[in-house]
Amino acid sequence: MLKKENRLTKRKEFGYIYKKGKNAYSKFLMLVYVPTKLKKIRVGFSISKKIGKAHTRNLVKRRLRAIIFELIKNNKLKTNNYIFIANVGIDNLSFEELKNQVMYLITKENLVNE
RNA sequence: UUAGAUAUACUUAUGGUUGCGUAAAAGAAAUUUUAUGAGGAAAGUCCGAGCACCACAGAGUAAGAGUGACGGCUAACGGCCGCCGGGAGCAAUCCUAGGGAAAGUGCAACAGAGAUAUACCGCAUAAGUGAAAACUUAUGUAAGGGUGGAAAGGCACAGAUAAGAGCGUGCCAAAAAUAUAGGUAACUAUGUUUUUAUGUAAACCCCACUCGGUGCAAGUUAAGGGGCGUUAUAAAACUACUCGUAAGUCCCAAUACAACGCAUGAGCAUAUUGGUAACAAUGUGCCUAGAUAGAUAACCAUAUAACACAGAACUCGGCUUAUGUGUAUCUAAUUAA
RNA sequence: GCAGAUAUAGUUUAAUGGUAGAAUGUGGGCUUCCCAAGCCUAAAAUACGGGUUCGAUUCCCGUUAUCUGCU
Repeated sequence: MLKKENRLTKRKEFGYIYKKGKNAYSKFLMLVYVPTKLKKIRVGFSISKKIGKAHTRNLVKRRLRAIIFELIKNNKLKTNNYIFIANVGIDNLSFEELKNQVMYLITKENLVNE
């Protein structure tokens, strides 16, 4: 799982990234990212009430975090600020399908460390 | 066996790899170690409390809102337990906002002669017209007809009568009063007397009882402190000192998207006693989430029904709704012995 | 988290407890050489589940969905 220093917490930071960031889309996910001066990767997740009740939203968030954690651990992500935004229908995906969605977005934008 | 009713229990455990929140300890620090970490509904926010602020000397009335058989339980309740009445079901059992319609007002479509009193057809008498059949008018009549959710208690009988009717008699039903018996009480059973009054109060209303308002996004803590010494200046004043304001500079403490509120409580577990029960009393033991883009995960193995519904956000007591599996007891029907 | 409002044809909206009404859209027909406009006509709804009442869109209770406000 992600530690606190790898998470985006403040509302200002989210607003900054939404304004300045580049966007990438897949069917169930949207990625916004922006380069940082810090040497840490920081990630935020936005999952709205449209997706489901509290329980399902938590489940989606946890799975996304687990995926991102593995990537960070293996040093595969470039150091940027990321926000992942979930679309309707994401609650029906399994863990593997979610992982494919994330990898598709990252490879599309050339954010993978060689 | 099938269909149904009620009550109740659990709703994960162990191990491996990689990880998260909180607390404590160690360390100069990075960090490490240990402990601990969502529910039966955490949900809906429908009731009731604590707690905080606002209003108020204190209390009451009006308005408004809610509740409504009786007895008990509870901190309190619109909740729970017991019991009574009413309703549903073959039954087990379940449901029940269950005071007042004889204080007043409103409403009751369509149908029907007539809707809270009524004479359309019918029955009878009298008068008139007519050769007669019959018709018209007046009076009496609720037995018969059809309508409706409801037609003024119901059924039977004979008599009285011009024709008829609770007008009378017998049986039955309901309401009120009263007596006896049972029950703490609501009420029940039986007898006597009187009465037969449409329904609707989840329409207005009357009676009794309860309620000040807002919700932790409540609310509390502040927008600096100190030193240096230079310059300028409103006002005042004869002038000066002093004080204040603005600018400069240094140090400290912060920076609200923060901290507190915020986790020992009408607490949990267990045993005994009292009570039909809800529940209460006493003894013993325990301390058990506290986040703020918001912690329980990812991948596996074994057992298992645990693969369902579903994530604490100030805290409790209920109610309602969603949902997986098991157990016990009871009822009805069918089949077999 | 707390507080509040609403739900009626595909869409926008009416209806005092008594046969759910309009507009617009949709389908069919007429008109036209064809289309549009116009005329005629048909289908189509009280969010869901209970209760009160002779009778409920309306009154009461619960559920669901949508919307709004409060750092």
